[in-house]
Amino acid sequence: MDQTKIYDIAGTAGVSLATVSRVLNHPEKVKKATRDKVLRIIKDKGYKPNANARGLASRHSTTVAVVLPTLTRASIAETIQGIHDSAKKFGYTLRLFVNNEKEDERELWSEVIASSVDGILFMNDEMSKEVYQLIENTPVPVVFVNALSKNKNIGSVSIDNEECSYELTKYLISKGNKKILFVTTESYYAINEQMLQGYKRAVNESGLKEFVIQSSGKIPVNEVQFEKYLKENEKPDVVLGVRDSMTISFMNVAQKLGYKVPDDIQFMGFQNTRYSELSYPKLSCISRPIYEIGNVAMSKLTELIKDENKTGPSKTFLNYSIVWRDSTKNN
Amino acid sequence: MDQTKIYDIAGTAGVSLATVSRVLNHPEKVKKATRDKVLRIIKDKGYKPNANARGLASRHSTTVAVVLPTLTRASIAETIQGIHDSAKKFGYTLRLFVNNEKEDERELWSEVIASSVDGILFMNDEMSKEVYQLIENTPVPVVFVNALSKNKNIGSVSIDNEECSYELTKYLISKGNKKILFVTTESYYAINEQMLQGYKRAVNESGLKEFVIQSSGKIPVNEVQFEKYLKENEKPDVVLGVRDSMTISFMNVAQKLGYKVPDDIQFMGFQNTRYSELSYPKLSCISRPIYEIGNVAMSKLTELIKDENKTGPSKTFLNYSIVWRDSTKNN
DNA sequence: CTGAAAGCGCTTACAG
DNA sequence: CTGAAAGCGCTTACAG
Repeated sequence: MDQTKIYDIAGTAGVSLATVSRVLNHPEKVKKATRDKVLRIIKDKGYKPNANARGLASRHSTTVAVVLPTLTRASIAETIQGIHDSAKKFGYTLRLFVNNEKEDERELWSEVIASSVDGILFMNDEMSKEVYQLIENTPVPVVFVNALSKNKNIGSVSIDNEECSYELTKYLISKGNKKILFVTTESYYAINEQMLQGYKRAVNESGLKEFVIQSSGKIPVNEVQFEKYLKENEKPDVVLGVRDSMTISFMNVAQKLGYKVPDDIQFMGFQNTRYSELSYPKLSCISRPIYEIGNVAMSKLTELIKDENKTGPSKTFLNYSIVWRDSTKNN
Repeated sequence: MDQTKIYDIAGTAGVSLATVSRVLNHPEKVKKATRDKVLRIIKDKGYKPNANARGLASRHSTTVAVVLPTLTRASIAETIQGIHDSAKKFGYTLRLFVNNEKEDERELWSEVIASSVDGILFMNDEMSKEVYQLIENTPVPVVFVNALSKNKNIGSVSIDNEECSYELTKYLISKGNKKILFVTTESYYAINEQMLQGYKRAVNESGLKEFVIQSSGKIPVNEVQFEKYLKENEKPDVVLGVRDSMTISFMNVAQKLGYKVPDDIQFMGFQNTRYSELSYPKLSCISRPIYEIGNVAMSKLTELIKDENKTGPSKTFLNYSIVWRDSTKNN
């Protein structure tokens, strides 16, 4: 019933533990004959090295921490799937840290460090200064995933949010749309802020007015706000929302009030989550490659982990395109 | 830059490591004065015991494994959030194992065991016989989450799927609906099977005909299938779907073909994910408490972990209700 | 290419 | 209530 130990393998193979350990970690250092023999026995017995012991002895655990604000957002779940698939390929296991209560960022971070992971994938976008210091002094590599670090020394993987928002807004303006409403989040996220900047740049260049509202993460709250907005303001030509869930929620409210989509109002998202395929009509989106972003971030992290003479980390921008679906007239 | 060790704490506190270890693990065995002193120093230095060393020495890691088929389904992500919040309360950390490729179930399971977790939360519903054996012989407690084990010796947390499906179908029949179409998954899941059975029982009792179709997990594939169905068959009065995403997708196809929802066709889901609040119209649902299910499963697991004289595990059924929204006429 | 030995950072009987 | 010591299951210089 007890798990097989490395001793057992060594015993039945007639070699020392060191050799067994070597076939696992540095197979090239072991003669093929012995290696094969040991490997066969390992397989027979279904031996798996104890992760704690291995981690303790080698100082690397082949596990990485994923720090995120919540799992209930589709974009985050899909990104983690991307992280996972890449992690699996490289032999890493994932440890989850959810930071939903803002108070204990510091506490959480200590936990992350103490868990002796080899690297950290960070999906929370915004942290207090204090925590930024902790991140900076962290003994293992950190990569920001679909998020931005204020700190130049920390790598990140995302799309060029400012640019994509700018381009999209420009394009919509070129199609004759005048009132473009930008819906962002109440809480500050650097990437949302960048999209907002891109939008503003485009609108200002064209001499149009800015229209921006900030919304909660809660659908029922948003609905009230959106309904109020539509009743008290001139209708927008296009609504641009940083989160698909918010955008779709807005679209539904508009339809309930009798507006036709896309004829009266058009809607566009920036995430391209599964939501966008399930809305009615389907949501046109910037096709932010959220799965890919997770995937690439994890590969990047493994490189940083392996790279002894750490080449300074960098911002990686992934390509995006636009998926025209049924919530816009432009397809 | 190096992490503080237990030695450092012991050193500056003027006590032995054993004492430091005790204030962490068995504080009642240490005199209050020394305890307070040690605690203060721990706090000052921000000391966190190394998780690997602790796990290796104590044989419990205060981490549990969560085994799941994919993260991209909203129901799963929301359940994990529930698991997480409960885990945090009890001081457990989560390790993620995603089993999307069916081939290596066995391999995955070995990994789970080798990772020396204290317990396992299992969200994959269906496994091969071989893996069931492995699960049975597992050295740590296992709980099935929103899934069912064929094996009586493994605990589970869910709702009474057969019953809820039966009751719902009965109710819909009592409202005069004749053709009720049940949409389930192509791949076998025990809980979906149970919902199907409940549906069948209700329909047969009432002398009505069964209408069942099986669908893929992929939205574009489903759309083709649903469109074909609606074109070639008499329209159903109600569509019941085991997965919200499938149900909503069906609803969208129906609307595109010109059917009015809920006037021509009604739709109901069994999951009550976020999707159901973002669809247009909003999806009426069995309010399966997916967050709660995760939460309770985790508490149950901690009990099993702590309970020395393991009281045999059991099926826990959580309550459900029905949320009437806009995709049905019955609210 | 292989083995003996030290050590990773903790916990826990065992004495006192 | 506290300390000295063994041990958890591995890995990795160090010899040979």
